[in-house]
Amino acid sequence: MKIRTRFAPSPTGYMHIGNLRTALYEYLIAKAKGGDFLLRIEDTDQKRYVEGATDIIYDTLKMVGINWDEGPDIGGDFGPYIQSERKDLYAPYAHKLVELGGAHYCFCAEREKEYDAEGNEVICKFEDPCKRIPLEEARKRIAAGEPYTIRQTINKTGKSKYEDKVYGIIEIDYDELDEGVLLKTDGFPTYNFANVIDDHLMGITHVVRGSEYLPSTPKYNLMYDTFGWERPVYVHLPPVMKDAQHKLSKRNGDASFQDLLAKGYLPEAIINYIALLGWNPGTEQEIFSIKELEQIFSIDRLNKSPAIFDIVKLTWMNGVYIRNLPAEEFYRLAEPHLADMPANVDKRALAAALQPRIETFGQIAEQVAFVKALPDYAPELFVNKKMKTDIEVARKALPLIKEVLTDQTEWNNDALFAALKSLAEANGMKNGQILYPARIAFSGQETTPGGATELAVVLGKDECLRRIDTAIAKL
RNA sequence: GGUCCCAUCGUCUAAUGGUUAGGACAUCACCCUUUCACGGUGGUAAUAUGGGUUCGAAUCCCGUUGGGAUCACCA
Repeated sequence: MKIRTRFAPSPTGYMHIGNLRTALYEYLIAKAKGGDFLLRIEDTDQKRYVEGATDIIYDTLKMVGINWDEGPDIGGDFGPYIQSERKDLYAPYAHKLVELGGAHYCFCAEREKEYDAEGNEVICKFEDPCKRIPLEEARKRIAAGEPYTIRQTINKTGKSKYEDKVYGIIEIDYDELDEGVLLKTDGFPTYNFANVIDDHLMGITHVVRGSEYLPSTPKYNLMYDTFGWERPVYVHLPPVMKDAQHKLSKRNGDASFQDLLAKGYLPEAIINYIALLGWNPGTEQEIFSIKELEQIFSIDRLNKSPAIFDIVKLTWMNGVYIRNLPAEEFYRLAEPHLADMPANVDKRALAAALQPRIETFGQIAEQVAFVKALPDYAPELFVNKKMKTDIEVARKALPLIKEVLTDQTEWNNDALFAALKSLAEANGMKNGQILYPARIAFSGQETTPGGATELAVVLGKDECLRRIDTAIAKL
């Protein structure tokens, strides 16, 4: 049978990394077996709807290469793919479930949470009295216009059992299960209900979702069973954590896909990194394109313990992707970050120096700050033990360098390097004793995108000579 | 609190009863070098804990500890 999976986000704001990973795995589970991946928007909670959130979902998935075979925008044989447009479809199933004995009408007021003296939530089991209202009487009250919900009916004896593809056999007492609302007063289904109906109607074979649903899955199974529908294969995923204690959330600065993009991470690197957060290929390869992942992904190599999102490793991986970029492509991506460079600066030369030295595009700004304005640096910068330079050496070297550069006509890296190298030789100095002071004089920075001669090319002759004068004045 | 789940270097993970417990990131050292990077070589670093089972346990079982999830007319 053809595998069908779905990504079913609710449009409530930004796409966070855990969400994206779920979508990725859903996509890969289907694609690895030549199946279909569909997109369904779950907007049954009208109160939480955020304008523009669906576009973020579309854009994000497209950008990382997760393409859906069916969805709200492209349609398909099982539409509509937006739950609010499916609204009228759910109620008949809910009433049907009442008839089959899997649910009942409930007239209780909305439950409010209770808190004890210390402000902790009081957990008490809810026993629905409406369960005992005879069906005929309930129907009369509904006909009379009384507001109602439809609640799942659960026979509280015995144990439920099912197999999850990553967690194995899960057994839970039916007594633990809550008789949750299926159809709300406003006529909308709850997530629990809409999910079951839609997944069945859309022919979803593998339900892939976060492990927080592990304990409530028996409730879904009960519905499948009562309707006489085949249960799907369950694949529950462990959470992505911010640290050992906290799940990654979109609150307070936790990485969202959009945030990472803004900081200069590449979509390919992000997707590669999160694919490995909870899954591994069983080989030592770590760099994968999404196309490669489609070939080799398998459910059995999914991990069941939570994984902490490590921005440091992502950053490293992003650096790998940046270094692998063709020079043209790198320049295209780096250029916007070089927008405020002086007009005479050779941006291509600068970009070439930058490519092996940055891990995110966001790092460009600080690396090139010196080009626009020489920082006010301390003379101590000229001291470097390894290069055997100090202030004395700089005092001797800088005037010599100035002399050579003033006469220099061919202003490119090789020519400049040759000139300075022979200057060192002529004076019985080490290369570093000439080049290190030159680099500091040009940049005023301890670390720079390139060596002295590369900086010289970027800055141009006049500016270099000016900066050497500044340096000499400092000493 | 009840229930469910999880537990290998700091982090992501490999090892599905027999390995000097492997790799990657990070970190440290060295090499290369025109600084910083890149690249190369090497090092530090882990089976939470106590009991079993077994010739043999990271691996199977039980307890403990620690962590997470869940118990909404949110998804």
